[in-house]
Amino acid sequence: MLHIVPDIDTSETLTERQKAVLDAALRLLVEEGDQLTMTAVARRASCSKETLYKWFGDRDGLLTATVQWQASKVRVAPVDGKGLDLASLTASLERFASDWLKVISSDTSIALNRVAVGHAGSGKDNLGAVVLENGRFALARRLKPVLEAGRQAGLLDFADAETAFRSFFGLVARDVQIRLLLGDRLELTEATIGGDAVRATQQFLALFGAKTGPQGL
Amino acid sequence: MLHIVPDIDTSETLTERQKAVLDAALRLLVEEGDQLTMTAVARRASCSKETLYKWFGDRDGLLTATVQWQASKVRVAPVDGKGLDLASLTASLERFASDWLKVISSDTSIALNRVAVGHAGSGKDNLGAVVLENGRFALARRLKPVLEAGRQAGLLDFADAETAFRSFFGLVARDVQIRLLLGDRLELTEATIGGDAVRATQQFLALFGAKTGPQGL
DNA sequence: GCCGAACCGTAACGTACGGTACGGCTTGCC
DNA sequence: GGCAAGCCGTACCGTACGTTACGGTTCGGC
Repeated sequence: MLHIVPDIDTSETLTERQKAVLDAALRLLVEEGDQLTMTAVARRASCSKETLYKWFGDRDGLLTATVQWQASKVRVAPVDGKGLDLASLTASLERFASDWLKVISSDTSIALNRVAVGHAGSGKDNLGAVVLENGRFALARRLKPVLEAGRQAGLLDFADAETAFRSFFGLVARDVQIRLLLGDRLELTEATIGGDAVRATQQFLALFGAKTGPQGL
Repeated sequence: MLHIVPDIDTSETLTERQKAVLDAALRLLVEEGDQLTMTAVARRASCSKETLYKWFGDRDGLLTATVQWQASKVRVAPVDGKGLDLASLTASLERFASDWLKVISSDTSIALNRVAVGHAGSGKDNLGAVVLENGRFALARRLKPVLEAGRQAGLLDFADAETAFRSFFGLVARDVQIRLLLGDRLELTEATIGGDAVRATQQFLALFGAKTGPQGL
């Protein structure tokens, strides 16, 4: 189990120039995979290697900063659980599903997950933890209040929000992420994602929708 | 899309000595992650680097051979779809779910997927394709006949076996694989896996079980 | 205008590792 | 026994890359 909540405000302590350097590193990571070399980053960012080392310590520090920098950018506005009816709950779930599919199928996410997976093998740093915390666990934190609200409103029926969330996660992601990480060319168009989001939501509601009407009346 | 069926019979063309060398490489891969160096493999296997290069060409060749060697070992006996009733279908699905969870949570699978994911980034070889082909796609090939048989017997109701399979896959795996690959310490005991297999199977049947009795009577 | 800090560009250093070469040992064949 | 093939162990080579060092330039403060 890892439930570390890393510094959220890394974006605060970075100068504009540093952000620009990290953006360059990010682009390079997406383009070239893990062969990201310090020289390449320096050249791409038009900065000196000396500066990279001064700012980020070493290569792993740069990688970590890059991942956290990206993580700080993808934070999505949470959905409010007020005035919940079946239609709005459905819409929220579809929105979450759609957003999540877009995230995990993006070039950036794939590149970041690849490098994090690679580093998790040689447990030098906790890149994997950072990615997990800002990906799967962040999603759970945002979605669970919605699920709880759905239960309060008598629309959903489950014993444990975590378990319900994991089933939703599975129904949405299915084999998409592992296939993409392993290099499968999976074309996820806007339409495909929309359809999958609707399907996953319907399946989730079929499994966890309250059998009775609202409030068990 | 990748639907390459690589040589199945790699195990045939390998001498016992070569299998022993690949086993050594496999153990090293599990223990040390991707820093698997040629020198380390040679030392562990008590063979010379010259021999490694003669047999496997280069480092990527060794890696590919190792992955294929492992893949050739995990091939599981397919379930026959004869005399299918709800009980035996349920048992088959639970068996598939349990087997799959055991596979993806094994040290070997995690190590192999990590190196394959890493290599998929720098698309030099098709390790990712090999892993996918012997993992997720092999599972689909073995499970789909069962699903089709279930449909023929009037126990299941779905339009597309591929879609049904992917939902089953999602319900079984959920977030397990990505969490493990990213280094999350997820304790999957025998009991946990068994419970998850039952749960996933029940959920799948709830979604795809035929509403009417057998044969639509 | 002067000074120091920060930073750019580049050169240099050290090492790890993929790949190659070679001497010596075993083994099977004549 | 002689010989060739296959293989082990080790030394060696070349390169890529992380890391450090340094001269030159810009810029804010005085």
